[in-house]
Amino acid sequence: MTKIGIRYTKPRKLVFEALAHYSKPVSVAEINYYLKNKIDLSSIYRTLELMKKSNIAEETEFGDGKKRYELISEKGHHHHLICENCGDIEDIKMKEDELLNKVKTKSKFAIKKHKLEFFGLCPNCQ
Amino acid sequence: MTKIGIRYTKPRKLVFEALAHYSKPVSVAEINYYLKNKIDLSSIYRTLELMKKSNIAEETEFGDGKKRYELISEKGHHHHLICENCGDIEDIKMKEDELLNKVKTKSKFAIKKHKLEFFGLCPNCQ
DNA sequence: GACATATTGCAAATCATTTGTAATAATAAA
DNA sequence: TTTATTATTACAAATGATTTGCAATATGTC
Repeated sequence: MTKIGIRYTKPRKLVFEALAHYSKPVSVAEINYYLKNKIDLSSIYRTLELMKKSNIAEETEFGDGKKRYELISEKGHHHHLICENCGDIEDIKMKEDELLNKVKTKSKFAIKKHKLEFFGLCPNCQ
Repeated sequence: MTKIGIRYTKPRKLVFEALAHYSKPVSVAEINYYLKNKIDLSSIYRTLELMKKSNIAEETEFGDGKKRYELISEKGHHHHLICENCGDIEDIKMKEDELLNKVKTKSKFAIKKHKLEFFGLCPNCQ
């Protein structure tokens, strides 16, 4: 009897490498560009789906119709500041216990996660 | 010489009516369902684009690949709590001066807007 | 190395959204 | 009210992101 788990394959190595290289939320197109078509787009999508489910990567959307992914790294939980002009991204860390507690008090939802993004112009684009 | 501005047309009346009816962020598909194909999808898209630019409607994304729109009504600025199971949406209002001020202090970005969404399970789905 | 099966690449399908264009409808001017 | 002007529509087709089916391939186990 043969039982096998999740395999460490070329696409998985490469997608991880790409995410590590950028260390910010990137689109599938960006990953593909970085990997120069070494693997198929569908493999990138499938790998990201897997990484999401395994809590290796996190998915975000900034409102331009493409999902972005970044490694859940030593950075820990954080939010983003996105430049509406050049797309530059800055990380933001903040203490948000109060924020969460307020919402938990006001609502009867069982909160699992939250997303907070700021949009504006970076120093260069102002 | 003839100069005309923005016209008050059937699609615009209907899309406004649909948004008012739901009074929560809805997808284009939902608007179209409500309007029973009385107007073309492309008109819905174009109307929403216009309403967005005119600050009549606001666009949000909850991460499922479709944009959602809601009227910028007397509700004022608020955030959302989304049930990951049934999709139910609850509004949240909160004082966020502190939140914003902290970010503005830490960063050199000129912040224009922000989005904050909470995800979890509503009372019925827990 | 051989087997069992997880995973890939490829092609095609799907879904949301955008766009070009001729026909239509809304409004200003006559 | 009628006409002239042009913003806007419906329709069809295009685009872009993502998903899916499947035969071929690669990985890990024995």
